[in-house]
Amino acid sequence: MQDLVQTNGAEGPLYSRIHRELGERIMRGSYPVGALMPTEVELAAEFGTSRSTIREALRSLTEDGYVERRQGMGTRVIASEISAGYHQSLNSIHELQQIALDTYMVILSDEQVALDDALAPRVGGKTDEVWAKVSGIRWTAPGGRPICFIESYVPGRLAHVVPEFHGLQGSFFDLLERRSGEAVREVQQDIRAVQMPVRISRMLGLPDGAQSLQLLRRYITDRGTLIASCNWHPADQMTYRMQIRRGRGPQD
Amino acid sequence: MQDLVQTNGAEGPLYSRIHRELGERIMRGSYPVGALMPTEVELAAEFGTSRSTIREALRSLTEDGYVERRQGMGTRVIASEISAGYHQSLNSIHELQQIALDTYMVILSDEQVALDDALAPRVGGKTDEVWAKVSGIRWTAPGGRPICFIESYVPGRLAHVVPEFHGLQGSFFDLLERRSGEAVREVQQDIRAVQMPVRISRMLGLPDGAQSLQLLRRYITDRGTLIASCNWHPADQMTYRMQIRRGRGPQD
DNA sequence: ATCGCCTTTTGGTATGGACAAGTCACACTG
DNA sequence: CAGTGTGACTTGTCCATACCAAAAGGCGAT
Repeated sequence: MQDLVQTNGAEGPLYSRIHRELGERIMRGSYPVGALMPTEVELAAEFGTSRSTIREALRSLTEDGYVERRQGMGTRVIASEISAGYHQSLNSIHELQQIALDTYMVILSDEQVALDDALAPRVGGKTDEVWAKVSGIRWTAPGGRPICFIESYVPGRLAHVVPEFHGLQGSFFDLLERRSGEAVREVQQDIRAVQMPVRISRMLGLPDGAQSLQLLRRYITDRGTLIASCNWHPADQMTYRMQIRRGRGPQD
Repeated sequence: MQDLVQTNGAEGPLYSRIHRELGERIMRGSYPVGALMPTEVELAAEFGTSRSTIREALRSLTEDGYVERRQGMGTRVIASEISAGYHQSLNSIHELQQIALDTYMVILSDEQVALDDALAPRVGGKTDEVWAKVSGIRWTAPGGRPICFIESYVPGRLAHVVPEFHGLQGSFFDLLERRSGEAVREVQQDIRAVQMPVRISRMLGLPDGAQSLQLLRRYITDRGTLIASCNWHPADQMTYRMQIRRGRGPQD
């Protein structure tokens, strides 16, 4: 497979170059969605390599979500574009922005805090670093129903943007992305069932000890956390619904 | 290495048993967080196996988030309490299968029920239809810790497959997919914080009124629901973790 | 037609060896 | 002291081979 070395980037290990080549064939449609790929032995023969190397390449394709493998059956192509991996749940980062646009946030406080040992790993910082902390309540509309209580943490390098949060229409992370020039690579979200802290349940007009569904989101760029946001939703008013799709091709 | 075979579950491939054993050492603190694990060669010697097999086990530990590996440096322990039940990460259908493979399910009951008005929409059926209802508890391992209580509902057209659930290694939906020939198009998941029903909290050995994180999943094919599964996790033992990524191709 | 058995195909697991490529500690050199 | 190699060590990549286990397909008996 000298051709492979020439046409594709010659960089990287062999299994990685084969991984790229196979990924391109899938994207081009040479291996259509729904069809079986050549077997490991056939691919090993084609690329003039060992089965182990082919398996390593196929493993990468599996992790990408391109193919699905089953013993005795073969390797089936299940998606031809990786954007299908972007899909699940809140359907992409875009939907997060939409929630912010459709609702209304009132900021209650805005201060500087030093991270303690408990907070640091949750927001993605180090102990004793100073971050900006913004608290508030999100409403369905001005004068409407409260949706959740929010505490957001912004790292020191971006604290200068925080004053602009007041009166902002739209999402904080969107503003931070534009002001900082850092692009959000991924959002990590933790969902837990926790008792609502008393100070929060009172602010939302709920009884002490009310249960809540807590969402902790970290927006991550190449430079680390852009913003971490912790939302407490009253348990009886919140169901988090998400979908995981299996990529099927263009007709989806 | 006969000890491993005896003390741990003797089931599964060798690398998988070694994976479990090393995971337990990390949880017990035999390999403290921050320290380097023994090298691949040392482990291979200890377990009397080849380096490839050790590498496969270490790869699983990496995917679990227990360790971090770097060429030339070694394998470092970075977490000690991420067991399969505590953090669930769910970015693809494939990961759902993996959770089922890494854990262990005990079926407690198996009956036919008619759907009432409350249940029908939750499982994706119609009122008064007869479905099979399978209840059970998922464990980290035989004799390990309980992870969650499960109630699964299977539509009548697939009830004949239910007897095969007993003693099954792997996920129910995987089996149903194969037996029925219907492909899961998407999984819909609802996440809520609810009080655990008393009958369930008692079976898990928790006090009455314990809080839980409830996951309701529906596996949907072209012919409707393949299986609906409702999982109650003890609130203090469960964080649901997920990531929303910006897509990337195989070119990395 | 349906069931059960056998064979073939295919991915999964395991071995053992070889060399490449990072990382680190340490001695050496300017 | 600062920088530079050098060698030992560790994970990464790649190979050839062997056998196992699941799935599919063919075939014959019922």
